[in-house]
Amino acid sequence: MGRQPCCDKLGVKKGPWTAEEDKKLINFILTNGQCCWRAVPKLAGLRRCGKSCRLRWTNYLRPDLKRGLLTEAEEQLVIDLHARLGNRWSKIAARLPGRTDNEIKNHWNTHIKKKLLRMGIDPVTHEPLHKEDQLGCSKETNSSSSSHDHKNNLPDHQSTNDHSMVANSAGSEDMNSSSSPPENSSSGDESTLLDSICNDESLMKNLWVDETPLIDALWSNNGQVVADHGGNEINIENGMGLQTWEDNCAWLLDCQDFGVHDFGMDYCFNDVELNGLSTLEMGDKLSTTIN
DNA sequence: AACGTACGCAACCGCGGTAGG
DNA sequence: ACCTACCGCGGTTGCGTACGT
Repeated sequence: MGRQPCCDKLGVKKGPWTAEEDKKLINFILTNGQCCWRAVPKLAGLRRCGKSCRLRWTNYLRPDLKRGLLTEAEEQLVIDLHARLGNRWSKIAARLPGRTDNEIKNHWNTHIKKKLLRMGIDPVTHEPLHKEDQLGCSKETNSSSSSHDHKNNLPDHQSTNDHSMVANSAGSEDMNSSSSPPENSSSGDESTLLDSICNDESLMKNLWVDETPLIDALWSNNGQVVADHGGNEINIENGMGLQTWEDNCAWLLDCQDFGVHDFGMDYCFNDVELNGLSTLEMGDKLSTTIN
């Protein structure tokens, strides 16, 4: 009954990926596209489980990924989206082209959280910390704390100079929920929050109509869109003027350290390098190559 | 220079929803 | 209808490295 197990846990390698493994996985995906992750390890000659392969590809190897720190604009967008969506990292990531949920989650936990705390803003509720203190209902601000508790022990009273309310300035004042995120709210009034959010037509439209126009609108200005193997759209350049393919190509050049030309990526990217990394040309090139 | 601590990030774990058999 | 694997997601862990003493 049921399906075959995805992998026989025995003999499955764990831990950091080697360049050789990356090479195999990239080669396989570029050749065959993303299909059945269960079959990928076997077909690609990897001693990994499909889950691990998917993770490695989506979080690290995908050519449409941006590398490096989030820009100010991206960070602001993350804060705004987190105020609306809570810890729905995949939803947030869907609105930041070239960023993964894991990357955003990590950046949130290591940078943005602290930044907000320093500004006197509760990263969970996106409300001023002192407000909660006054109400005597101060929640554990680290309620969603990671295992690295020592990382989150910034003093709550720190720096109240900037009370510009990042989240609110990013447009959450049109939420009659007082910008409490729907997730991770330990106050127990989640249903009320949800109701208020659901009653906000414009917000709901923004949030749930496909992959909302929040970013799409930004992209649509200059955005070049091509299709990936699965027919999904990849944005070559977004409207925020953020780097994309130039950086990716730089990164991909680094791949040559382990022989990118050996496993077939050159057919995909070399022309672009030679053509001065024109993003428009890259879009054309990719769309034809991939299709 | 050596050591201890803090930090950042890649990867793993476990759960819930979905779908194949 | 039920069982079980697959998939995707959010939470957590652990390693490598930067930084401070």
